[in-house]
Amino acid sequence: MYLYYFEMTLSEEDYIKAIYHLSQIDGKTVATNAIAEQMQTKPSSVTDMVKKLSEKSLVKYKKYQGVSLSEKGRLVALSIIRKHRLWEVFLVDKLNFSWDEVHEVAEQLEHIKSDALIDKLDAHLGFPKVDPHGDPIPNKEGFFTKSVKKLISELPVLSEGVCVGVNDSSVAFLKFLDKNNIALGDTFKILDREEFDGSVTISTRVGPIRISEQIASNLFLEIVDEE
Amino acid sequence: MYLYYFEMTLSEEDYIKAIYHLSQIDGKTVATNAIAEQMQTKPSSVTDMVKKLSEKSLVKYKKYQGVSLSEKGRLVALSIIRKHRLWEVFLVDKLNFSWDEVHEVAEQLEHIKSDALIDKLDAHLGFPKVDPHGDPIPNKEGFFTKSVKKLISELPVLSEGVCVGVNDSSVAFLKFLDKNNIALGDTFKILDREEFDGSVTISTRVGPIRISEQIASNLFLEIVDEE
DNA sequence: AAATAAATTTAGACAAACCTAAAAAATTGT
DNA sequence: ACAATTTTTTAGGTTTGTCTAAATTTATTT
Repeated sequence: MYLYYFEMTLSEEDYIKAIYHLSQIDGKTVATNAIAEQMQTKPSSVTDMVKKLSEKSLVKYKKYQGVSLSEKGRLVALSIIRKHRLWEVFLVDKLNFSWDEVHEVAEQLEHIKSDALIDKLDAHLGFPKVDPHGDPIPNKEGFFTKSVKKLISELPVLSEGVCVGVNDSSVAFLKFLDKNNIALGDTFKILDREEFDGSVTISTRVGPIRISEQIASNLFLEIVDEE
Repeated sequence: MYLYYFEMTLSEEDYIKAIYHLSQIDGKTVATNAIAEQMQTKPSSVTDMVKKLSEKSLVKYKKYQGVSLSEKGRLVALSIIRKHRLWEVFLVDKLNFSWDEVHEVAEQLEHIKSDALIDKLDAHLGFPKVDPHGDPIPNKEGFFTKSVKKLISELPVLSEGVCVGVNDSSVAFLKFLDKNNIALGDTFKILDREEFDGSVTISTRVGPIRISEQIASNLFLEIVDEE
């Protein structure tokens, strides 16, 4: 991801990131109104900024036709996302934040400008491939392994993935997980599914265990498929 | 250091910090021109900002009479300095930056707003008392141990302190230090000084050694005196 | 104690990023 | 197809932090 050798304001970076995320939802161009909502601002402000980004060749824009990122803009977006997700790993792994507390702070840290910092942070964290929410971390060149986050109940037998989240964060559920040696970050393989009641056998650190359909539909696995 | 419950812009924080540092140099009020030079801006811009800070009760200001920080402003300054220095420790201790590379990045990181972040960073670093340059880190309440950085050649016998810097960073000198088991971060005590040639005996990890006046005048110790 | 020099402030402007209100283009419903 | 609705853009204004140039105050010299 070739570092962008031109100055970008905080606001410009936020717009680029918003446009990237919105264009992931459905591949088409992104609507002015959609950006305005995402950015908590007014459509007229979006038009102003989009013109500016267009002049810098970061987006492709034709009046009334919506916006999309240029290749340059896409790389900028991925570089910001890389920083955001690396900082999230840092906050969770090193500073003991829980994975649902880190977003806001990472939103600030992602704007820190220093390539050396990000390289060293990446190394310090052991070159992680996904953030604490299971989202993939682009590498320096902007490549990342596509991955999908799915409930165990939705996955076929023999799928394998890292446990990255829960649907139900009640104390009772979390206690159940703890008792059964299931923790975020563990790798599980789906060994068998009982068609009768939807219960599933998965491998864990302490050997295979059987979980009910109810449990399986509350646990997210992160499935990485190399591209 | 009670977190300031009012919004501060990046620029306001930079001015407060600049005024703090300048008022450390000589205790009087700080001149507009001095701030302008420090901030790389024009005196007229300083006047504007100082008026704004005065309205927020962060500085005491009378036209043509210079500025000084209010107690509130002093606490804001110390909170920024605390953040700056903690990040510097992080960069050196955890990310293996060398102590002369960290300032710029820390200038950015010091503006990240999250009390939880700083508390956890402080804990993660083991509650350091000084930064990699030997400058003291204020605690949450804005207290810090006053400390002075002095050359070994300037210190009386029986002084004790942490080695925090060198005057001469030539390869030859750094090799000499390495060979003699002297490293940044080590604690030394001055055991004796030879009046004849100014050579000094200091305690090291591997026992007492004798160093010449030339060496003694190139090594900074950080002397902490509790207040 | 003037005259000169230096420091500081005021006045008026500008760019960035936002706003409101009105106009223009695109989309939708019948 | 065309009227109504929605989306988007334009026009003009605001705030923050900066600037230049001119005016004012303070400091220094002689």
